[in-house]
Amino acid sequence: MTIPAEQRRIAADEVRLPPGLLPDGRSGRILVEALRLFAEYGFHDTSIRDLAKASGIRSATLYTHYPSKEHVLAELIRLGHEAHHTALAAALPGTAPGSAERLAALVRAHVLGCARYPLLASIANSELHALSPGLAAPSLLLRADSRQMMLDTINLGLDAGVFDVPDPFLALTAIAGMGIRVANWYGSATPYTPEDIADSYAAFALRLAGARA
Amino acid sequence: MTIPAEQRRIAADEVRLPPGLLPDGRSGRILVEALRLFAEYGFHDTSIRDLAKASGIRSATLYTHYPSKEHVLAELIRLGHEAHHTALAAALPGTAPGSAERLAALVRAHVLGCARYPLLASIANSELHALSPGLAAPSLLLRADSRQMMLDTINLGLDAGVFDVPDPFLALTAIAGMGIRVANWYGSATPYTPEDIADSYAAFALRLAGARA
DNA sequence: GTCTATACGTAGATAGAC
DNA sequence: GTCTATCTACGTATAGAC
Repeated sequence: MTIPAEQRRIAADEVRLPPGLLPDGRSGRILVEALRLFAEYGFHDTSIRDLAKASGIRSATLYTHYPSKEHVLAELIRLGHEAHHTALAAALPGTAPGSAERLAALVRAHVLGCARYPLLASIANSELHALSPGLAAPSLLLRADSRQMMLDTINLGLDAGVFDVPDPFLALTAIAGMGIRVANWYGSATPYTPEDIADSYAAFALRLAGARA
Repeated sequence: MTIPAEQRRIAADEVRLPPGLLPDGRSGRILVEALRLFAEYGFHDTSIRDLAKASGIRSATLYTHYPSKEHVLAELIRLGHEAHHTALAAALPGTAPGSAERLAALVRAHVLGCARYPLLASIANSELHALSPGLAAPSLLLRADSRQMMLDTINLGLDAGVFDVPDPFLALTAIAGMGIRVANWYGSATPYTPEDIADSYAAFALRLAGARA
């Protein structure tokens, strides 16, 4: 039932969510419990009955709130992508396109989200394959746009001469990838705040991109 | 049945494995098919019947080769961790402890494995939670040792003054994390060879660690 | 080693009363 | 909205013949 710490997909042990992201009442409660169970055991190893029990209802009642188990997952993944995209977009104002400051702000927002809301980030990044194409589509659009924001920032910085990398796409994958993994290892046992990690990783990203010192 | 490209957990579309890693005959064939199915759909969404059909046998026959579906996964994950650990250990000779060359060699080995054998790397890193503790134990030992190799390298490099980072653990998570993600995005559609990526990421790691230029 | 046949539990989802 | 009861399909695994 309980997975040993070293084998868990995520180290975090509390469900945290962006304020106001979820609906009130039972529908919201179901999403919270689904987030916890899907992140820990995976979508396919969590049954409707598991989810209902954790939510304090019977399995049949779940269907008055969501048409299927897949729709519950889809809603969580969509909300996760939206929160992520919103955070990145909010990081742009106040920074010049293609500046080192803009890249630092984007990385900080990316990593902060992964550290503050690791369950949400983990599900959004690891369970998308379980959705039918129609339910995955909104998240894919947001994901493509978030990615483009970061790639544009790297490319414009290269044009402006503030960065120095042989291949901008590889820099993107490295910077984005190290941030995504934070959702897996960050937990209450670590001595860092999410802000600590976001700042450190932003500095790493600037070094990696060869930003002028 | 088939997952759209943008939703797949891994971009690779061919099963590649270190030469000689798997047994010959039917037992090996089962592992190859399990690798493909588990990596694509996940352990819990692949049934014994799916696996048997892909292997060219009936589901009952599978039990003459492995005692359970979980044992098939355990074997794959163990082999993956062994291949990874062996590759890291083989990178050490010829480099001085704590040197920038050693970190570069370790990162190159790490990333090369993730790019050459993405299915194996992906499963080893994302399905460990599905194993009972007894079956996961051998892999956990190898994982801890691999991690320590990299952490020692960073710490000794700091002592020697060849690196410059405020927090070695955060550098470790960033360097290891960006490499692990390569298994997810690298595929035949990208214009890079695994060696290209390994070299680029090794350079990124040195920059990130503040290696003297 | 491989098969056919099957046991037995649990999965997702629905019917209809309250 | 929530329940009890239930449908039907599929899950892992086993029995026993060849």
